[in-house]
Amino acid sequence: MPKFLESLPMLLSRTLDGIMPRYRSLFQAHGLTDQQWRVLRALWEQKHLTSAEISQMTLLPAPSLVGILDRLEKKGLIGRLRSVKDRRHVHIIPTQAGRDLQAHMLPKVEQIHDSYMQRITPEEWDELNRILNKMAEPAEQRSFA
Amino acid sequence: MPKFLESLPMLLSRTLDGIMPRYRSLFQAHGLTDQQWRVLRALWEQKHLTSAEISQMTLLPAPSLVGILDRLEKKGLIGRLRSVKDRRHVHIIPTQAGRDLQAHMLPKVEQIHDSYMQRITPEEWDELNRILNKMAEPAEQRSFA
DNA sequence: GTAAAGTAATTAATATATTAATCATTCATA
DNA sequence: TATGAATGATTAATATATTAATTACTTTAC
Repeated sequence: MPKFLESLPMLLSRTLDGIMPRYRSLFQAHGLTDQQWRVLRALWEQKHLTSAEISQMTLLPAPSLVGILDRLEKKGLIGRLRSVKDRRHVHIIPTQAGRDLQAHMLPKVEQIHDSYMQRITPEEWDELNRILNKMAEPAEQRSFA
Repeated sequence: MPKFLESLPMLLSRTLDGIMPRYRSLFQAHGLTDQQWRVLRALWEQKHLTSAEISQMTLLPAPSLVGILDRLEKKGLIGRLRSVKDRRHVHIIPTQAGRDLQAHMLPKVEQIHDSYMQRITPEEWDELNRILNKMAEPAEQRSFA
């Protein structure tokens, strides 16, 4: 077992590869990709978000988002609305069909998530978050113990 | 802060997004993508690996690997060798240039990795591995406590 | 008020991911 | 030993990632 497989990037990639298929088969059953679901999910509690806000929340790069939004729009799940106050901004709004799909899928997505949470204790979940956040933290902002 | 951002997939994606840029700027300085480096890295201790073996080690999907290997070959960093014993297999072999690049880059890659390891204790690293491996474990093979 | 600097979304070009299908080769078995 | 199942690499079609450039619009400084 070479050290390569034990590196931080490989550990994280392996974990993602391990958990995503269960989510993905649900998404596929509703004709969505991972990324398309992420956008719908981000719009869950919101009336509207700008493209930039969605990009920041979902971690989807802005150029990718253009196509993702195109396809969600074509499916009738979202609408684009050019802002009147600042015509550079585009507000993304879920349609009724989009909201219906969210409402239908969210419980199932949470069910999958819960099934993963049951594999560990709440304390382990906190630990996981604490450790990974230390890793992702930008170097400059890190405290020097 | 919506719950969405606190989900397991988003936690992992956020962490990867946080750590990869430092690696990536090194890769870019040598004209490589993340995936191309992964392949070279996998070949580090090996004389040769088949395409399928590389796919399994690196988690790179076999169809993607075809193009990645094409480009590494074009750069003169690897060679393809059809197996004589079983002509379905293709052995991937690093060229001398490939080995030189590996030797040059590996210390720098390890340096970045070490800098991340210094953010946590060895015990936290073990914890992280233990917890994430429980997540990635296939459902069938899981023990029932 | 206008030119320069800045910003949000998009386009362009190339690389990779995902799923299904194909192609060549090998294996298994009647 | 011919034939169908299995296997490894590849191709095909579509979706996304990455970086740089562009476009439309706003703001700032003069």
